[in-house]
Amino acid sequence: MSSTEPRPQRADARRNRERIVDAARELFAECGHGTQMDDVARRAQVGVGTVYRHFPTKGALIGELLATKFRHHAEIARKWAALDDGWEALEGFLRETFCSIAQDATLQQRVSWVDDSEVLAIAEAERRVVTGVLDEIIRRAQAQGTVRDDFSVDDIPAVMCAVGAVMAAQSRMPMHADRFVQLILDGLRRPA
Amino acid sequence: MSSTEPRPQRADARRNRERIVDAARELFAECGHGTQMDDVARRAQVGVGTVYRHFPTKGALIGELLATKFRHHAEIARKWAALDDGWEALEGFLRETFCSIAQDATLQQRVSWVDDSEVLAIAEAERRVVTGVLDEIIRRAQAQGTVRDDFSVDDIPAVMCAVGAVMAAQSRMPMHADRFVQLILDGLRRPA
Amino acid sequence: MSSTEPRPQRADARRNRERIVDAARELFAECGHGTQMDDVARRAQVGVGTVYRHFPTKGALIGELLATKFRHHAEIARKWAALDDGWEALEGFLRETFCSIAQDATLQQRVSWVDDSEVLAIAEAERRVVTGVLDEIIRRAQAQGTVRDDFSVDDIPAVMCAVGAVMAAQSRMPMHADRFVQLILDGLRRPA
Amino acid sequence: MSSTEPRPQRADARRNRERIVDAARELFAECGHGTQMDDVARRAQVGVGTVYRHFPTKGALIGELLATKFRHHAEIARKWAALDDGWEALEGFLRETFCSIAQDATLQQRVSWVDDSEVLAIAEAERRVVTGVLDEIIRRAQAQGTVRDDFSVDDIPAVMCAVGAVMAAQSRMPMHADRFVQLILDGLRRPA
DNA sequence: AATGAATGAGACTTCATTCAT
DNA sequence: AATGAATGAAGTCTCATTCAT
Repeated sequence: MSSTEPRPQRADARRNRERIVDAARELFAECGHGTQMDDVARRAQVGVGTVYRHFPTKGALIGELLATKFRHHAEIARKWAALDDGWEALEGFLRETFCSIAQDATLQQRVSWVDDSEVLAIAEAERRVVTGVLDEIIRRAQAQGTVRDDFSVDDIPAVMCAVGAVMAAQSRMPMHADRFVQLILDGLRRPA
Repeated sequence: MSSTEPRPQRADARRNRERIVDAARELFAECGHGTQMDDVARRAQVGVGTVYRHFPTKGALIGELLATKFRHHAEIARKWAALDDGWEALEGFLRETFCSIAQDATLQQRVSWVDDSEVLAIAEAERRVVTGVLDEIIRRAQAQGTVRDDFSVDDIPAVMCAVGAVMAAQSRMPMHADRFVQLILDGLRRPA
Repeated sequence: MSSTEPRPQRADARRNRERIVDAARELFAECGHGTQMDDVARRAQVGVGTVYRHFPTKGALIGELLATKFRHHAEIARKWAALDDGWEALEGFLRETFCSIAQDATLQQRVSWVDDSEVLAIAEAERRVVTGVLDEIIRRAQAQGTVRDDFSVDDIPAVMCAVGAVMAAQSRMPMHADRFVQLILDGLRRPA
Repeated sequence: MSSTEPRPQRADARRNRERIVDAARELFAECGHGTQMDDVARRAQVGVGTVYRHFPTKGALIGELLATKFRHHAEIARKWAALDDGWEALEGFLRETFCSIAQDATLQQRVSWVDDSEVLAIAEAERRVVTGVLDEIIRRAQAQGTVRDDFSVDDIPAVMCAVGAVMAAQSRMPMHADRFVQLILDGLRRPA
């Protein structure tokens, strides 16, 4: 009753929430855009109602997935930002990030959907965090003369988006994601 | 097998078919993956049945859209292939192609869908044509020393796919497609 | 222009009509209730429009099929009616008729459909002809003491209907149409 | 596999299921093969989704209807099997069964449809139960010399099928189902 | 008279979301 | 707070029938 404990039994609820998010991520990776709320609930061993208690909407759930992803990317960015060499920081961040994207590329695709303002809005805040850290890295690298000048953080989403799309299609087309990544990285370098 | 004209088809039937394809392309550009068969029919001022007479399946319609796109790209490729300079040919092709993709990027995204083997299969033949012409261009440019050696036609779908994703997201995120295109192009160049 | 020739080019039309009826019969035998008007037209090597010129309705076409069948049965009946022995006439008629039913049992099933008054109405006239001939046969057989007295022509449709159903199901269930026929025949006999 | 109760199911869920089955049976009796899922839902005062929650397919619903019917027939068979006199048991079973068929003959017709393997497969298990009990009855009656020797359980489906067709057509044609039943029964008797 | 393209009501089925238990 | 049954709008596709050529 008192405000000392904001919510009783929060442990259960929190664990459920995590299971839901995990289940959703797995399913999106496996089934792509075909993932349904019932599937998520089943995989999380939870009723659909519970899913909706935590996320009022399918979009909200996907948004959370994206947000989680961005939080992860922010961690990665902070880790690499510790390096003095701006280029190494950027390359390190991108390579690691790309690996992470490869695991659930379908999700990343969502970023380029036409009717998904809801999803994007939810994850917007966390996206900004990544952006913030990267901005510093990129500027530093440019100051060090290793990254081309006509590049900016604002282009990062495009790069992510592009890599996500390529990763998602990887199973379907005879292409080599690694080479594509290298191509992007080489493109980023300041021409000698 | 022997007739020069596959199907004589009535004049108005052919016109209807074109209207359907046009309507579908427009709607895909406007509504993205939310486009429905009824909408296509309405926009084409035709009954749904007519749409289904021409395309037995939604996938078949989308496949035709892709095929048309690829045919267009093949034309573009052939045009630029006339240039002696391999790099100019490649850059010309890519820039023009990217503009074309920008008009209906959602379609291009379809290429990276998980459960769309039908669509892809339909457009496969036309895709191969583009590939054929480009293969020659790329090899020539490599012989001339202007394109990096670890690049091949097999990477083209990835590039298209990437650009498509970026274009589709353009309206939604503060990114600069032009700069992204430049980045890709610079990445393709043989390092000095 | 003169009335000497009621309809010019009737030969073509009549041949078409026959082809349509034949095609319809074949398809009903092969595809059962799944038979569609377009299929009939294709098999008859005719446009759907032509089918509809001859039969204003699908029901009308099926009705004609039934009518044809009944005309055939009437012939059979007349042939056997020539025998003096009523029982032999009845048995002969039934056995031959049953064989004929076996060829397109699905059609016969139509007789027991709920919403098919149209079809039945069309074939009613020809059905009456069969009935007429059979009535005489049955009465004669009863007078000769070989057919049970509580049987009448009015029961013939039931018998046909029953045999039709059994024939139609034959492919689907482990049953023995022959034995069923024998059972019916034995049931018809006047008990000693 | 080990639980005695397959699914505890909420009380109202089970009630809904029953209402759906009842509604379906009624509608099949009234509208025959024209019965649609939406109608069933409306009659059961339930959303279509609920119908599909209980029966994944229209075929599954019809299959259940058949299965229910067969379960009923099995009960009837067991009841009459208690009689010592094989013939009385058989006749009793058939007469009662025929009455039951009369109530929803359209359903019985389904047994002779060409493209309905799904429906049949679902009800197959329950059909076998009926068959088992009847086999015993028929053999007993044959041992007692009251049923013709060239008859076996394998012929029962044919008999059912035949009677079903006749019942379904009853309203439509001037025939006398009772007399037809008698005819069948007399046909079954061993000739003196 | 023939053709076959066009039509569109209507069939089955799905799935995000709500709500009684 | 959790459950999962219920909901029903919406989506894809079919097919008897009409109508322009």
